[in-house]
Order: sequence, then structure tokens, then C-alpha cells
Amino acid sequence: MESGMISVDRWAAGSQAYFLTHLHADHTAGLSGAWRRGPLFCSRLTAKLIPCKFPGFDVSLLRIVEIGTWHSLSLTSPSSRSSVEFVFKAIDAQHCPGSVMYLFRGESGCTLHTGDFRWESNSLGTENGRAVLIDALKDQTLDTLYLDNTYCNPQYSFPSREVASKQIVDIIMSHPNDEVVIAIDSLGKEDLLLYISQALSMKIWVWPERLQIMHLLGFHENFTTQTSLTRIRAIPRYSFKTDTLNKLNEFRGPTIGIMPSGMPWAVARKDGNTVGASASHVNEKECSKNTGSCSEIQGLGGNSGNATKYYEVHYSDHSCYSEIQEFIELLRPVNIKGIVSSRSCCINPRYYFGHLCGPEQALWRVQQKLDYEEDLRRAEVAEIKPIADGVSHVSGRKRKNDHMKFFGIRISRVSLLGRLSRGARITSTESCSE
DNA sequence: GCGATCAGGT
DNA sequence: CACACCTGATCGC
Repeated sequence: MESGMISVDRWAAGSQAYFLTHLHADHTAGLSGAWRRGPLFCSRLTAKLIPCKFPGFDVSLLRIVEIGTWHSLSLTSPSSRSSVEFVFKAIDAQHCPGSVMYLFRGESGCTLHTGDFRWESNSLGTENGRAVLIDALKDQTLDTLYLDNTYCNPQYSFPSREVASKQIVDIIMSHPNDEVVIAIDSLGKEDLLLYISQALSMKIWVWPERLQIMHLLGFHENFTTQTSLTRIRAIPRYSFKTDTLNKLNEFRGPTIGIMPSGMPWAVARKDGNTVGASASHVNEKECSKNTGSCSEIQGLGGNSGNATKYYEVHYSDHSCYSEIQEFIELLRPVNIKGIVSSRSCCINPRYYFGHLCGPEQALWRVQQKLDYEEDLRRAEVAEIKPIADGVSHVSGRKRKNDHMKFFGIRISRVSLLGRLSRGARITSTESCSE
């Protein structure tokens, strides 16, 4: 998001406030230990990880955004030089540790930036997120939704991370004597590793820098850097290749690999057709010793020689199509912008969800509001209640250096309608890519 | 020499 | 196919 005043996951000069959703590299391009361009707003956990990720970073720039409470921000309009007030709220994005979405409310309307997020139905995190969003938006129009559209295509259907975790444990248990290698990144998949560790009552090896991250995240018992203590190791994804697996197979005994992020179920091509559809969400493959390439094993009896086997299991930290659909149906934004700019048009949110957004969605929300009023039979609900709560006041007073204020605002019916017309104008000119 | 950015790979 | 992230080349300072 670039409003001229606020940037989300963008680090070039020209903004007065910078917001970080999470610490993956594709959202921190331009950030470094030497970055000094302004206050950086992020979750408490992300703030804890930043000095490790960016040594030398000036931590006095960090502004910790507590999840679930409103924060206020006063910026200066570049054109009129007058003061512009915003309030914003962070919501757990359930993507990786510390990841959040940001909901902004100001004179120019209401904007939600999801960052990367997973919206698993029936999960506690989603229940909480839904309640927070409903409460935060009340009857207001969401003018713009910046959406994690990674899997915004009906072809993309995969199970919850809980189900995928069980599949992975099943695979490991079916190889009780083998070495196990799991590919992970510098942040994320901790819940999976914890689940495996607990299910098998076994520590998991990680490389030293990753152990440091684990300790910062509060995991002290389940991980080790001693190879002698365990047969399960998590290695960087860029090290997870046939060569590595084959060498382990050769020197440490029978080895299987697990790639918890492949896309074995179906592939949506640019022409919209599907390739390699698989209902199981688990692919068993083997590493060729000579060519270094991998081939798929058809069926269970396909064991050929001593080639290393590896499994692609779809464990995703992004929402699948049906989860994105549920999310958009909840929010009914006037405008949607995908934050993932793919070469293919297969994941354009407008293509599949155009009917759920547009200016008429503002009217939809007003109708919801009218229904709500009728239910309550109270005239006062025509105005939104003050948004400050006791918890935010306490947490705000405790920190003197973070320059945050908390206050309640009242938004009248008139200002709601004012945003309605602006939303309509935006929609007629916006395209989906940014 | 360093950082930012991009291409190409796993 | 996609993700996250590596390496290496290039550009600008």
C-alpha cells in the first residue's frame, strides 16, 4: 500500500510511517540493518526477531503494535501540510510467527492489508480474527482490501495444516528406522515441527541460526543442534536437493525427505486447464542417483533400488481458494487488490470475486446495518460506539517511547455516506494489479 | 567497497 | 506450476 504517507511491506523513501506484516524476505526487500527511513510498526514478536534478522538495526525506530487494540497515528498531508489522523489495528494473520494484517481507518476511508495470511475454517485463530474484524468494521464500508491472492484460483484446494501435519507424522512413522529430512525456511512451520516432535517424543535437529530463532520464539525443549540426539532434521529449503538427500542416504543410512510446501494436488496453467491433479495432497518421489533429477513413483510398490525417497505434502501458510472466498464474503470490500503479482492471470481476485466487491457492497453493508438496527430496536446504534477500551489504555501508558496514543472516535451516518461515494469513484478506475 | 536490484536457480 | 530464499551479475554511489 502506498498512500504517500503510509507504506506496508515497502521500504523506499517517501513515507512517514512504515508497516511490516511479517519477516519473510519477499516482504522485507529494501530493509536492512542500515535502514533508517522512519518509524517501523510491527507486532511484538516481529520486533523481537528484527535484530536477529537485521543486525545493526536501530531498534528505537520500532513501534510495537499490540494485536487487537486500536492505535492512533497523526501524519502530515504532503499536499495541504495539514494533520491527517489514522487509527489502525493489527490482526493475527496466522501465516508465520509474528505475522499480522493491518486495518487502517482514516479520513480517506478504510483499508485492510492482509500481508500473507491463512484463514483456516474452524480454527481458533480464524474465529478470533473474524470477531475482531466484524467488531472493528461494524457497519462501515471496507474501501480497499489488499489481499494475499497467492492461491486465489478454484484449482487450489488443500487441507488444513493440522491435517497436513498428521499426514507428515504418518509418513515418518511408516519409516521407523530412517533418517528424516524436512525442508523449512528461516521462519515458519514451527507448529508443524512441534507437532512432529511431540507426536514422536523426539527432538528435531535445526542448524545453529535456526535454533537461535527457535529460542527467541520461546521453544527451548524440542530442538537441538546435536545430530546424535535425533533422526529427524529440519534443513534450509535451498539445501533440500537430491544431492543432499543422496549423501545422507549414503553416509547416515536410509533417508527420506519431506517437502512440506510442494504443490502436488493440481497445477493451474495459464490456459486454465489442470495438470497433474492428485487428490491425496501427498506425492511420493525418488531422487535419481545419476542425473540428480527426481521422478514420481506411481503407486506404493515403485521402490527401485536404493534411491532416496522424498514426499511432497501440501502444508500451506497461505489461504486456499475456499478460505479466500470465505474471507471476502465476510468483508465485502468495495475494491480488491492482489498483493501477489503473478505473470499468469489465474489468481486475479477480481476475476473470481468481482461479484463480491464493488460500490454496491457498501449498500450491502448499510443493509446489514439496518437489519442490525432493527434487531436491536435502538436509535443509538446509528452511531458507532467509542472504540477505545481499557486494555489498550493500560498497554499504551506502560510504554513511554512508542509515541502511540489511544482514543475513541465517533463516526456519524453522514461520514459513512461520504465514504460511500468515494468508494464508488475508486472502483471505476482501479485495476487489480499494483 | 557497499547496498540495492534483478536474473536464474533450488 | 508456487514459495522463500539462495547465489551471482549488474548498476549507482
